[in-house]
Amino acid sequence: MQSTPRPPSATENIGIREQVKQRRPGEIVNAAYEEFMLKGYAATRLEDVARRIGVTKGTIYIYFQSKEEVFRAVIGALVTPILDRAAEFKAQFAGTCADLLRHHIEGLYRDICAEPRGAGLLRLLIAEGEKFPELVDFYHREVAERAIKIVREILAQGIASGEFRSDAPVAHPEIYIAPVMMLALDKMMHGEKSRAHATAGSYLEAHIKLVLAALHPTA
Amino acid sequence: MQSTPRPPSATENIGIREQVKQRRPGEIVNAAYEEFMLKGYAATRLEDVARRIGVTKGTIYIYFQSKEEVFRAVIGALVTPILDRAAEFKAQFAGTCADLLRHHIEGLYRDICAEPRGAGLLRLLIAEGEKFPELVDFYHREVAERAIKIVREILAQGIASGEFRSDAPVAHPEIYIAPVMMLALDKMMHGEKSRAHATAGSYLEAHIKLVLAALHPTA
Amino acid sequence: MQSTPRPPSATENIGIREQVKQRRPGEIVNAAYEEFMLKGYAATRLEDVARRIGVTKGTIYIYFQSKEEVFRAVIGALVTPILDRAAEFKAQFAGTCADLLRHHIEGLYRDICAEPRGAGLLRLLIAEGEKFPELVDFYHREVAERAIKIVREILAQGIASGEFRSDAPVAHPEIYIAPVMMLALDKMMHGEKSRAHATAGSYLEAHIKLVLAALHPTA
Amino acid sequence: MQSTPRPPSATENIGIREQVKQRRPGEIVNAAYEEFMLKGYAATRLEDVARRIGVTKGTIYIYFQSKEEVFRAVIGALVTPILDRAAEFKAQFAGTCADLLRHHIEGLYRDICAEPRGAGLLRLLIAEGEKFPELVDFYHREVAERAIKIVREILAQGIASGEFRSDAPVAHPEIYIAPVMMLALDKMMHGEKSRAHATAGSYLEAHIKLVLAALHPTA
DNA sequence: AATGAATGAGGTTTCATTCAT
DNA sequence: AATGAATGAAACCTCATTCAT
Repeated sequence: MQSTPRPPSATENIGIREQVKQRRPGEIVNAAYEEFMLKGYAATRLEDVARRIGVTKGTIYIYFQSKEEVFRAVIGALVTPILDRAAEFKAQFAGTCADLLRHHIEGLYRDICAEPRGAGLLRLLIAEGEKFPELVDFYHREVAERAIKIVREILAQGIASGEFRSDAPVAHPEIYIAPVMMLALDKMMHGEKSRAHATAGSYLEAHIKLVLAALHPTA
Repeated sequence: MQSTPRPPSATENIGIREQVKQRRPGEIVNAAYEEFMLKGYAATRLEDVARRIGVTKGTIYIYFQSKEEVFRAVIGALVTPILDRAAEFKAQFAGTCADLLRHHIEGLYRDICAEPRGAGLLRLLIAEGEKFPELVDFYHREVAERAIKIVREILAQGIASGEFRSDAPVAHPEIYIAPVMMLALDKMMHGEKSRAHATAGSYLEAHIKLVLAALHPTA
Repeated sequence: MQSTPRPPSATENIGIREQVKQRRPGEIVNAAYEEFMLKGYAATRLEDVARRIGVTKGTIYIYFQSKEEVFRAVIGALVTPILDRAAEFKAQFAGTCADLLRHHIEGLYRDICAEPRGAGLLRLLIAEGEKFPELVDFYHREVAERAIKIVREILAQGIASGEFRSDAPVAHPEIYIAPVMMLALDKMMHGEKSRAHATAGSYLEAHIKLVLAALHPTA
Repeated sequence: MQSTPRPPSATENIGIREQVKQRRPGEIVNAAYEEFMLKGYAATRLEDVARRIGVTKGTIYIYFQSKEEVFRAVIGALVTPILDRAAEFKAQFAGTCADLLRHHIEGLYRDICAEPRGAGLLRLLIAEGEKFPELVDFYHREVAERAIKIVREILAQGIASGEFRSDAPVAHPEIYIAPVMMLALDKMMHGEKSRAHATAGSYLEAHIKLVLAALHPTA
C-alpha cells in the first residue's frame, strides 16, 4: 500500500500506518465472519479471509495468534452489540407489562432476525459449539438466560398486577419468545432466501397477538 | 453363489458374510452420525468413523463412494423415520381440533426433542447446509413445510367450526409450534446438557396451554 | 457357473472345471494386455482385469503370484508367437537376396504392424521397461538382435554375389528395416487411429522399393 | 513491494526471493522429467520430485495446480526447443535438394537422438499418451507432421529438378527419416545403454548414404 | 476354484503456521 | 506492517493383497 521510502521527518505517514493498524483487526473479523458463515470453521481458509480485505495470510498472524483466535474474535464482535443493547433496556422499565413484553420481543427481533448477523451468531455457535464450548457457555449465560429472565420478570409483574391471567404458564418463559427463535432458525437454514426477510412485520404482529391473547385474563 | 458341498447342518452359516454386509452400512452411518455431530463435517475423519465400529477406513469405501455420500446417508437415515411417522398421521384425522393440535405438537416433540437424534438432524443441516443445499431443500419441502401445513389446516378447521376464536392469527402457523423448535435449538447448542431432557414434560404442557389459551374463543 | 451339488459319481464335471482351469490364465493375460495398454502398468487395477472376464480380483491370485507376474506373463504371451515364427524362417533360406529381404521385411510387418498386438508389445516395453529391465533385455537379445542379424546376413550374401552394390552401407543393418519400426511407433502413439492401418500395403511397397533402389548396383 | 529502508549498497539483494521464484518452475520441471522417465507418470511421487531439488511436496503446489499440470509442463518444456529450432529451419532453403535433405535429417538427429531428452519426449508420449491424448495430438500436429511435410517438399523439388530419380516413392515421405526414429526407439528402450550414443556418427552417415543412393537417378 | 470384504500402505492434495525479506 | 514461499501434518481416497467362506 505504501512503498516510497521517504526521509525520516514524515510524521503524518506514521499516522496513516497507525490508522491502518487500528482498522485491520475489525476488517479481518468482518471478512472472517463472512467466510465462517459460508464454509464453516474447518473449511474456511485464512487465505480467503485475507484476500477479502486485500492482504495476505501472513497479515492475519500479525493481529491474531491463530485461526481459533480469529473465530473467538468473530463471536465476540457479534455478541458485543447485543450485550450493549441489553444494557440499555434496563433503564426504561416503564409502561404496561404488555408494552414491556412487546418492547422486549421487538428488541429480540431486531437483534436476532432483522440484524443481518443476528442469526449468524447463533448458527456459528450451533455449528462449531462442540469445538468452542466456552463460547457457547458464555452466550448462554450472558445472552440467552438474560433474555429469558426478563420475560420471567415481566410475566411475574403482569400476573401480580392482574394485567395477565393468573393461570398463565410461567415455568418456561422461553415459550413466549419462541417464535423469534423459530424465525432465526429459518434464517440459519436458508440464509438470504429465508422467508424471514419478506414477512418480518406481519410475523412479529402474529407473534405478539398470540402471546397477548394467551395472557389476557378471561372474563 | 455358494457351491461347496457342506455338512447339512450348517444352513445359517451361509449368511455370516452376508449378515455382516447387511449390517455394515447401518453401522457406518451410525458411527458417522456421532462423529459429524462431535466435530462437524469437515473436521470428521473417516478413520475415526471406521474405528468406532472396529474396521479401517478402506472398509467405508466399500459401502460408500465418498465422505459426502456418507454424510448424505446420515441425513437420509435421520429423515426417514420422521417421514414414516408423518405418513401414519394422516389416517387418524379425528377428535376436536384442540386434540388434533395437541397430538400434532406431541408428535413434533417426539420427533425433534425426545428422539435423541431429532435435534441432531437439524444441527447438521444448519451447520453443513451451505455445502449440501439440496439436503436442506429436501428437509424444508418434505418435513418442515408439511408440519406447518398440518397446523394451518387444523387452525382453519377449528376457526370454521367455532372451536377456535375467529381472529386468531393464521398467516404464520409456525408460531404455534415455535416452542418445539426453541427446545430443539437448546438441544442443538447444549447437547446432552440441555435443559430439554429434564423438563420435557412440563415444557410441553406449558406450550400446549399457551397455544390453546390463545386460540380459545373469548366469551 | 456350476452350483448344483451332485452325487460324487459326476466325473465329467471335473472335466469342465479342468477346462476352465486350463483356460483361465490365458483369459487373464488377454484381459490384462488390454488394460495395461489402456492405462499403463501402475494405473491398471487388477479388479478391472478380472471384470473383463467375468471373475473377481481374488481369482487372478489363484493363477498368478502378483500383478508383476501378470505383466511378465503378458509380455511372454506377446513374444512367444514372434519367436515361433522366427524359428520357421530359418528353414526356407532360398531365392534371390532381394526376395529374402522382401520376405524378411514382410514378416516384420506382419509381426509388428499388422498383428494387432505387435506394436503393443513394443509400447509396453518402452513404457514399463524401467521397471522390468530383464524383459527389455530378453526382447532385445531374442527378438531385435536376431531380426537385425538376419538383415546383416542377407546383405553380406547379396554383396558377395554381386546382387547388391558393393558400397552399400552394412555397418547398421537396422536402417534397412527402420520404416517398419517407424510405422510401429506411429501405432504406439496413435493406437487404432494410426495411419498404419489404412496405408499398410502401399507403405510396405514404398519401403521395399526404397531399400532395393538403394541396394541396386549402379551400371 | 519492498518498503523497508535498507543500506544503499544492497541493491541486488532485493531479488533473492524473486530469483528463487523465477527458477523454481524450471527446477521442478527438470526434476519431474527425471522421475517421470524413471518411473512413469503413475508411479512417480511428487515427494521424490521435490526432494530432488531440496524442497518438500507442498512447494510444488505453489507453482503447479496438480501432478497432471506438472506432466504437461514437462512435455511443454521438451517440445518448445524443438519448435524453436524448426522455426529457424525455414529461413535457409538453399543448396541442392540432397543438401537440404541431409540438413533436415541431421537436424532430426540432433533433436531426437543427440539431445539427451529428445527420445525422452517420445517415450513419455508413448507411455502416457492414453492419459494425455491432447499432448499426443499436439506433438503429432506441430512436430511430427511438420517434419514429414518438409521431407515431402524436398522430394517434390528434387524430382521436379531431376536431381532425384523420377520414380522415387513419394507417398510415404516418413520412410526417408525412419532410421532416425529407429535409433530413437532404441534409446527409448535402453536409455543410457543404447548403442545410439556410441555409433551416432556412422549411423547417420549410413542413413544418408542409403537415402541418397535410393534417390539417385539411374543411368 | 471362486468370492469379495477387509486391510493398510501409499499417493495426491490442502492449509495453518512460520519466517526471511 | 506486510509479504508469500516454504513447510509438514493430515485428510481423502485407491488398490494390491489376503483369507474366511
